[in-house]
Amino acid sequence: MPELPEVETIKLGLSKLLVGHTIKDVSFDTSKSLPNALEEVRRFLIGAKVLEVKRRAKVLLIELSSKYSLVIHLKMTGQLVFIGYADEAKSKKQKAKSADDVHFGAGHPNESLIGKLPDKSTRVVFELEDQSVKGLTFHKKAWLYFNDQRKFGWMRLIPTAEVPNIDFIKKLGPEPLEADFTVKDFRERLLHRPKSNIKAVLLDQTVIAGVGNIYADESLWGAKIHPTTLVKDISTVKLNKLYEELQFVLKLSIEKGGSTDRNYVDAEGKKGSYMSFARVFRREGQPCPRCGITIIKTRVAGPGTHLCPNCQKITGVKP
DNA sequence: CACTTGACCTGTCCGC
DNA sequence: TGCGGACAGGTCAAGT
Repeated sequence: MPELPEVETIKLGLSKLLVGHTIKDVSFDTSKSLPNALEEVRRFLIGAKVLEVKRRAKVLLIELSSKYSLVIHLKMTGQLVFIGYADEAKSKKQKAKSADDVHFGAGHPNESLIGKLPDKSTRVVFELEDQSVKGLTFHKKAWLYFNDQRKFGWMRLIPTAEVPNIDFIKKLGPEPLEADFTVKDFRERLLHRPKSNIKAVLLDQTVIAGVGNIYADESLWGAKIHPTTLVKDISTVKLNKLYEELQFVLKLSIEKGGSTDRNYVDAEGKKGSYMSFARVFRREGQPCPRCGITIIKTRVAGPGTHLCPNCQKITGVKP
């Protein structure tokens, strides 16, 4: 499930790979995947050049020369995978492979498959061309796949100037890794919801943007806070610690290319390695790396929640 | 207001 | 081996 570090990793990848490409064509499985009118897609998507790739919370923003942006939420199982060829020779070599070898990260099948789906989870295929390299007798071709097994993800073509006014974007809280987001801001935002449990508040995108189940559990373990503790019952010292721990796990995960819990991959189709650094997430039954007591899994605010029952004690009042 | 539940989907895993 | 059900959890809407 792509959270802030996973979406950031994809953003970094697409910034290198995708920017500068022109979108030559697009195909999608159902209108649900790209619900804009076809007329709009033809005018503002096809023929447009990718200028920049940005991230806000768990949302990717691909800014186009048509002054439209592709706004993409990957939700639980979404992937954005870029496949490109460095030159024509390599392209020919790849084409020689049998169709059975075709899968993400292993090169694109061949042009004749464009418009068909290279994977049953593929919802949208972008056909790309890089015309920026002068003096070549051919243009570099590439493809961008939007895959989404569970179809919860979405993609919209929206005028770039309108993006900040999208309801979902407008309601988002601050970015936890922005330089101007201080520990004081963090405490104040959390304390807007004094009677809620801390895990639910961390997951609330209108309080802090970008945190999901993995990094909520990991940061609460780091700060030794039980996930059901009410925000008003957490001491300032512990809230300060939580701020540090949240930034620590988010930054560490970006460094490790994100967490591949199930099917997350980056823009090149590669898995992230944060899961091997995780202290509690998906480690129920294993010893806590701090005290050795067995980590348990329970349910808080909906999702599965992992914690150390020894390090993260339930407290009713501020210590 | 705080919280829970259900809906949206499909692939995987577990117990029988 | 097959089969039903639980589970994965981001977000929104509706209900308690």
